[in-house]
Amino acid sequence: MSSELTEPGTGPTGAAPTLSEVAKRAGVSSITVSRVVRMPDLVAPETRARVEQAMRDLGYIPNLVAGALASARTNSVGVLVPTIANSIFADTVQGLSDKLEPLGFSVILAQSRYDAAREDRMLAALLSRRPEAIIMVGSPATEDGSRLLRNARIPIVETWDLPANPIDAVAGFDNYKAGVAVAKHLVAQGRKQLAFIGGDDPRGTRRWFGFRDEASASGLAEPRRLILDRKDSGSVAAHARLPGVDAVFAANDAHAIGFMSGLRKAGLLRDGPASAQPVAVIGLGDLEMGQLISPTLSTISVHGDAIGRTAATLTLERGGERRIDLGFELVLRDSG
Amino acid sequence: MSSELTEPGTGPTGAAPTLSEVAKRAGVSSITVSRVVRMPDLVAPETRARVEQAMRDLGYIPNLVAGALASARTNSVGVLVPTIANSIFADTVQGLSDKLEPLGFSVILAQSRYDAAREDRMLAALLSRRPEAIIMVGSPATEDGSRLLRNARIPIVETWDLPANPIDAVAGFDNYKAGVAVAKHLVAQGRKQLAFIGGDDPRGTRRWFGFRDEASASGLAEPRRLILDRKDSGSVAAHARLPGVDAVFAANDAHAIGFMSGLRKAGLLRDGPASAQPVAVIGLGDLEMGQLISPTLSTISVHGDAIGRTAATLTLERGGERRIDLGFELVLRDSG
DNA sequence: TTCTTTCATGTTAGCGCTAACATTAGTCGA
DNA sequence: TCGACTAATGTTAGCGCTAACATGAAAGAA
Repeated sequence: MSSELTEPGTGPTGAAPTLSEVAKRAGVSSITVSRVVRMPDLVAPETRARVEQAMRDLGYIPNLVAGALASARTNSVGVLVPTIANSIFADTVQGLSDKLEPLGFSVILAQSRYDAAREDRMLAALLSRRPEAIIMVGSPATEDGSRLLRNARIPIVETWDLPANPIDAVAGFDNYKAGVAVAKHLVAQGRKQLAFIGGDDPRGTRRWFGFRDEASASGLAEPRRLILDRKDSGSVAAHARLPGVDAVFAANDAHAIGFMSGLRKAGLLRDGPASAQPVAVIGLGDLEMGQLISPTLSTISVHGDAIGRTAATLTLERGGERRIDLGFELVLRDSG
Repeated sequence: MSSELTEPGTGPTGAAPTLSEVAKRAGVSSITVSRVVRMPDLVAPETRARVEQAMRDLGYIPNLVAGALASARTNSVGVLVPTIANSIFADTVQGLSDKLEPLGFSVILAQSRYDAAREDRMLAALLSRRPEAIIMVGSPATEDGSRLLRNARIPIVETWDLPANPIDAVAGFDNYKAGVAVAKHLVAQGRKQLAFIGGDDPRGTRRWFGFRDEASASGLAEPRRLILDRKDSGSVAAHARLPGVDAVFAANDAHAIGFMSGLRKAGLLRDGPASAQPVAVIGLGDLEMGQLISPTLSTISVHGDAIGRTAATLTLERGGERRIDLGFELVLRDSG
């Protein structure tokens, strides 16, 4: 034996080296190599050193695919989000990764693009990789998807909402109450003509219901609801379609900022405090950006990363409380 | 004692059903079931129907872990990004997923958090899952990481930059030239005191070099460089640390908008066109938000999703051009 | 008819690893 | 002194699936 690099059968020559090749080189059985990788304390120091040297010599990288099949543990978690680009769900993915990766779990990421059929497909695709848990934003859109998850017999965490009949665990907040809180605030501010802009996904719709119900309960006319296409920063033009409105709840901050941009063009934005705004605007999400624009954006603050970290925890512990309400906070700044 | 396994037609009783259980129920051999799953055309229609019924009855979900071990194909791609939250890399992940998921590939996501040691660990973790390719933002920070990838013998795509000696394939743009373009523009506008704000990651640094070199070549004093912590929207306070500066290039739009927010507080922001701005600001990334604020943000536009889709393509095709420059575009609006 | 081809299905032998159970020395208390 | 234990390592038998080859029946081709 000579140098550490590029030996026959080593380096970038042929196929990746296997456990038993390392074992042969170190003069031990393969199970010993396996132990060095997974439970080094069980191996005598000298043997361990020999094996570690052999692994280095060969550039051995354990094959977790084989390990997973043999041990029935994949050390992976499936994550399903509607979309990751330009969305607050990225915070949730970040949060759960930060918790899971140091523990040796890998994140398998899939996107549904708010499409029920694709969601079902991605769910099946995820399950076929035998993850040890699934974390998803919201709940399955179809009964099929729901059954798939129920039958999977692994922890399932639904996030960003508090479904009445969760499959297993939940980490989210009450979207209905968020809508109520915004309406309450706007009513207290003396606003009369409310409107809601946002998508028609389940969570947005729940916000709308809370918003509408509270407005009606306060004796106001039923608010208008403008359903925007995702990625429709056409929220810029939304104002034109909402004549007479003096307060708007946008289902997310991006829409809120887009709407404010439309207001600015119409000369309906002041640099002063909320009371000076002809049209109050409240967002949801508390993007950092909201504090940087003028007027600063009032919003429902939600901790996307905390949702992710909590979901990760629920994934790891089977016992304990399985329904965690992380709440939200109405953060009042200058826009409304 | 007796059969502890899933009763025919029963719900989720025991362990997940296997290929051979489906085969038994359909009265065929397991390879036939395997064919129904993977190459249905090779199976006679009646047999296929019988097998499909059995799969439905048992709620069979193929085990891709076992399949991957047997076929030496995992149908997965490892993706390494510095961070996914609140970043334009999410666009890239979205782009590559959109291309890869319909083809049956899963995305295994890992984050380095701009930490070289963590990057190496995540690279090893990814490789141990035997992905069929790796797509990463930037290049490995260490020689170890680089060697790991070189020895992996799978397509490696480095993105968001155009490294001189790529490991394999590249999909990105020239960060140096982006800095040059911004400096050129500011000089042409008659700006004299330039400054650069941003992080000190490799790509940001390359932008800085281009910016600095071009400014010097134009006879200006060497620009100031302010290195900000990530997530430091302290860019708001950056202006105080840059007295006398009349033009700023921010390494990303978020910093640019934060900086503008600081300018606003200092009364140095006008609603008029670039020529009216006491301090010009140019960002990079072209976040949608940049068009919504006032003044609208001038920026270097980069197509993060196109980078992702291109990287996915490079992953699938081994032949052809392996170095794709997706370029950038200086988009001039009102901020500078 | 007899040979060849095609189609549909089956048999066999692993993929690279680990669980579960040996096995072999060495240690130790009474 | 001896069984009882511990520490270190090994043996065996798969995990659930697929590649590669084998088989048998039906349908032409000659």
